Amino acid sequence: MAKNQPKLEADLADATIHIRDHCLCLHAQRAARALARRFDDALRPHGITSGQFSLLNVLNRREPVAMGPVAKFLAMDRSTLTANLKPLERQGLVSIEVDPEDRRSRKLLITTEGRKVLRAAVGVWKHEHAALESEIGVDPEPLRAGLRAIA
Amino acid sequence: MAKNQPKLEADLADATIHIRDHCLCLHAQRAARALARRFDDALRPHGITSGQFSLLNVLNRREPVAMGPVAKFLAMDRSTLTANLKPLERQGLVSIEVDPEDRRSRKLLITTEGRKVLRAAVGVWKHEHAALESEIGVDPEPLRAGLRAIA
DNA sequence: CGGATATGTTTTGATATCAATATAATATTA
DNA sequence: TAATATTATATTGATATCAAAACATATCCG
Repeated sequence: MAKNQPKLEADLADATIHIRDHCLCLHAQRAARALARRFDDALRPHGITSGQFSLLNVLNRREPVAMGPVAKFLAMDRSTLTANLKPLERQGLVSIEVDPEDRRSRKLLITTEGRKVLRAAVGVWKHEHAALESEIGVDPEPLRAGLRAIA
Repeated sequence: MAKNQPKLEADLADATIHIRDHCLCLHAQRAARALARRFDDALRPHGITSGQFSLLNVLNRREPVAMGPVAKFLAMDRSTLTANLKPLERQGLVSIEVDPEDRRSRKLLITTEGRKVLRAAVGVWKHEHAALESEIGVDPEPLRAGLRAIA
């Protein structure tokens, strides 16, 4: 009985080492944090974060979009999208309007000012993303494919 | 002059479509969110989140570790680690002690109770991670390699 | 020894994230 | 048409995330 505990501990130690090395959830969180920090830094001069850049980018369409599809595309909870829109609306980069066709729904639009910020930020993205791809030293395509398969 | 604006708009539209499809930061955030939700769900019966699981897992060592190396391993800001330890400490799963060798430093330790929760959670992880790898339908190795190269 | 510098952690304030719940409006159906 | 169900978003409360600044302790060097 008392002899059993050390064996369980050793098994657990083996498992945790395996998990540290192989857990895709852990590896994805680490990469996501590192990339967010990197692009946050690069975009800081333009007053937006990496997440806000992605959101502005998605909203840059001819026709306004509702929240549901945007949240789904970003693989994000709808309530998170609600929260994320607030600073952008406050800065005047997006506008949120009740859909007259269905008054439960909101139409999301990038503003002229938002497009101006986005245009400048795209320049930063191009530079930074090219640097990233060259730095990682692996073919980015299978990586993108894997990430797409997960989300 | 007036003719210039439509061209800029069209160029921006092309760029934003390219970014939606290719941005590794965006793809990583989406995958990270989807995986966190999935493992949060699976681990909920054990009272911990996916991030807390990863942290407990890292702390499951014979010798206590300082915060710096843990934050670095998790690719996370030190202040984020400080915040993440609080709920775990409150639940009695980890303990934080001043390092007598260097009183600026803290030693992090998983408790017996923490190890008990971890042991149960590892079972969930094995089941869920195997399901994930079979679902994504791509070789997980290049994906892991890419994520490792980023973080 | 003692001031300047470096290192390790915490605090603060802003944004991000989710689940659960609430609110509002549309759609269905009895 | 009225009650019920469904859909779309917002609110609340907890955790997560980071940068900047504050704090505490240690080290360096004059």
